[in-house]
Amino acid sequence: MSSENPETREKIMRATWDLLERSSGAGVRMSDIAKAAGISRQAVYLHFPTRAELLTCTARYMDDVHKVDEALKASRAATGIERLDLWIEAWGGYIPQIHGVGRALIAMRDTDEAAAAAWTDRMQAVRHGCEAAIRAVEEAGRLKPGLTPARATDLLWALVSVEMWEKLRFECGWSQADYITTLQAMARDSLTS
Amino acid sequence: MSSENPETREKIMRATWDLLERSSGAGVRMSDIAKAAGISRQAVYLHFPTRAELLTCTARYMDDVHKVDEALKASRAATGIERLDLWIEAWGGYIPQIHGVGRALIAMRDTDEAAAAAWTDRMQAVRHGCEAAIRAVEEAGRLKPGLTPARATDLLWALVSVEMWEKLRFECGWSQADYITTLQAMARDSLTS
DNA sequence: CCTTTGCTTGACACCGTGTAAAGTTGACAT
DNA sequence: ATGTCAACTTTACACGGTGTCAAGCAAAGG
Repeated sequence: MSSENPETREKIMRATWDLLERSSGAGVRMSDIAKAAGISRQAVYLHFPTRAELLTCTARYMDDVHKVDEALKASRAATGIERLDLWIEAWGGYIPQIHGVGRALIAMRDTDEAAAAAWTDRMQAVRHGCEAAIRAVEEAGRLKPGLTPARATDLLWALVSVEMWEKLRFECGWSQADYITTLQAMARDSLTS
Repeated sequence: MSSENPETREKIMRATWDLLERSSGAGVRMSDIAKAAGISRQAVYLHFPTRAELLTCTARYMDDVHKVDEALKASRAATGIERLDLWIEAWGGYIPQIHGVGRALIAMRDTDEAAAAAWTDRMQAVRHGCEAAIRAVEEAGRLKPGLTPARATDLLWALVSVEMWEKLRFECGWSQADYITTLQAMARDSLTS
């Protein structure tokens, strides 16, 4: 497994990315990915032992390509309520990009232990972002009375979840811009004073 | 198909309900349900042509048993912000009961058209409840400035979604009581003035 | 006693994931 | 030119879950 062509590996992840994006994460089989990558189905298994592994590697690959760390840097520099706004804007702006892969991982959670772990792990990272944003609000003395930082973090985290984004974006038909501004307002109203 | 024993039919739905509740909606197969109902797997198919059909019938059956209409009556009688509170309490209190079946239907959405339609339909009913609650707030002149009724309905609907409940209840470890009171507060803060 | 009803039994098709093994192709080494 | 190795292909198959099909069987009711 340590001797495959890295270019092929990347081709596979590109194809996975592509297909999942187009299909919003549903109905993409290993054979579809193989076909899109221009290789045999088995070759995919030479590079990725399972579907879950392929999805998580693709997710990491996307993080690299998108340079997530840099994208989130702006929010980290801010303080107080502004930091909350910027965090929602940054993460909320990233959701559409990872949505396909995320959806696929979410769908696998019930049946696949590894997929569940991978997604939980990623969402834990998002939670840390929420935690930091809430801390900034608290340090500015603007955390809503009656809310503990932990509880506020929970709420913010649930608010900016992929599931919520899907609902508002697709089922309610909101634009991405609407999503961002409305969620910012909601977070401000319900988490800060 | 019109000639089966209605008692068996009910036994199947009871078993489905039971298993889905216990497993939180994941990993329940047709054969498990049959075994739990004390009949053969094929007999299940004599009563319900597909898994999706079984799930939706079970959901309806649960509504009947729980007398949902009556449970939601209290909220319908109220006005203004109180109605919003009561609606969240009523629906939020019902989520735990239908959670298992809901989760199973949600999981099938990606692959099964019928399951998707059934769940969408049920959620549409919830949406009407949200719409009515928002209208009550608006009629009391307490709808948050800058928010249209439609947008407020979208937000409330997303807020009281099963997915949100799952996240807060299980992933964040909230109690049911915490869920209700915190969501009421959040709705009040972000949707009303 | 014979039919109908409601269920059982057992076999099988289909689909998607994952495994296994033998075959092909091209690069590079001697 | 020959041999070897790495990367990939081809073919076949196991497995689990849903759904189908057909034959059988037991009990109730004319």
